[in-house]
Amino acid sequence: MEEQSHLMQTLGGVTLAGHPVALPVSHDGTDPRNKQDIGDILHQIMTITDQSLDEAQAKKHGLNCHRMKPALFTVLCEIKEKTGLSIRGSQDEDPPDPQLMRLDNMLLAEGVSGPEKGGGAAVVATATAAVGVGSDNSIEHSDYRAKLSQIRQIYHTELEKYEQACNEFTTHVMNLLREQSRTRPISPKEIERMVNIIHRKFSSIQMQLKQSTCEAVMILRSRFLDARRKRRNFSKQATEILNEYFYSHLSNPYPSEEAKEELAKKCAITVSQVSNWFGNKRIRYKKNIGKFQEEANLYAAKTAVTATQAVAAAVHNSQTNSPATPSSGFQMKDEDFQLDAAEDKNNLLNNMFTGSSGLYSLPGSGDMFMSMSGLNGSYQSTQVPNAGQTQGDSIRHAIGQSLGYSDGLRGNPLYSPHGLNGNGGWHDAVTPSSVTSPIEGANSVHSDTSN
DNA sequence: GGGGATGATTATTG
DNA sequence: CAATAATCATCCCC
Repeated sequence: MEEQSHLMQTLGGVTLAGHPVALPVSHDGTDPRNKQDIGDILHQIMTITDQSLDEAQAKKHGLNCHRMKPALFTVLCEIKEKTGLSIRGSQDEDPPDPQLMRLDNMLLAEGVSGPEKGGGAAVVATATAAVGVGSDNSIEHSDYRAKLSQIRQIYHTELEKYEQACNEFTTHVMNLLREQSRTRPISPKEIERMVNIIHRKFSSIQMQLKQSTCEAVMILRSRFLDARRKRRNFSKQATEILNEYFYSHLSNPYPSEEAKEELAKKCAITVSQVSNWFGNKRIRYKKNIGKFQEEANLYAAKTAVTATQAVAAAVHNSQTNSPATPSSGFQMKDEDFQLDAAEDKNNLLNNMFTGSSGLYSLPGSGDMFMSMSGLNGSYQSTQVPNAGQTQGDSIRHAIGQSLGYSDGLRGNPLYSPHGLNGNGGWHDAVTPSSVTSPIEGANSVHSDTSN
């Protein structure tokens, strides 16, 4: 007991921070050999953490068996107890990091973290909603999906790796500490604290992972989804098709949903792009009709030609190969048809630009035009694989319905903006849907073109 | 590079 | 909700 208190005294002046312990030479008559012993063992205890594992392992046994060890150990425990306060001070419960929370939320929202399938689907859904189209650009979406799932996979793999490493390391450290606690005073609380430190370190690494994952997702998003912001002009053919429809429906340039879908398909753009286009076109046309007059004339001519072609072809078909299948008569290969068309085109263009009115009581059928546009050779249909069938169907459809569209042209020299009312609006014109179902007499096709 | 053309977005309206 | 009007952002030609 006396020895212990003496030790306490001695140790009291010795830092526990692992400095080599320089025991003061005693002058009070205690056995110097004893002191040497204590100095040795103390030194060993204090430096045990500085040694390599093997080294420590080797010395541990000897240390544990040392006759002074239990006494020293108790002393160290007591000292430790006293310094415990300072440790407790730093033992604060860390509040949830707002940055981390933000990252977590974002990853969850992007479908990177969270449930496997549900997450992915959610992303696609939001992406779809953001673009504002249905399955139109499914190619882009699948690409986006693939890339996202790649990111997701990397993220999860890395996260798992980190977690595993963290657990392994924690277990290792805990074992080590427990083991060492036999040699040097380590309280369970300290172990816990150490575990916390380790977890914090690892979670900061995880945060880096989350951050870089977020960045990757952001880049991906900007590349794929926000690519829509990047304006790219439609192809010439698409613009042509849209313009042709527009000018052939100038009296009421409001394509129905079906018409939009068809136009979208023909132009290889989305329905909303068609809507945008018509929205822009209407407003810009209305704003500056003069500027568009030339364009209008051009498309009027085209439309007239194609309409005439349709009629000519129809007539031709009925005369020459009436018993044949209806569509076969409209094939581009038909040379007679092509000749007829060329002739009509010349006549039409001549008459048109000499301003002879009355000529344009032609059926300016939009649908007919659209059908024929795929036939007149200017569009070597690149995007309609089953053009043959489509054409045949459309033509039958067009011929059956052509009359209904003639209102936009009748009695007007070229395409004047007669469809606009006094207020500059189109809305007084025939409603779009009513235009598509007007059966007033099929023979008018012939009578109209007979001029 | 400037400026018009053009596709997309946004606010507003009915 | 679709259409309009204004505006933005980019393309593209000179």
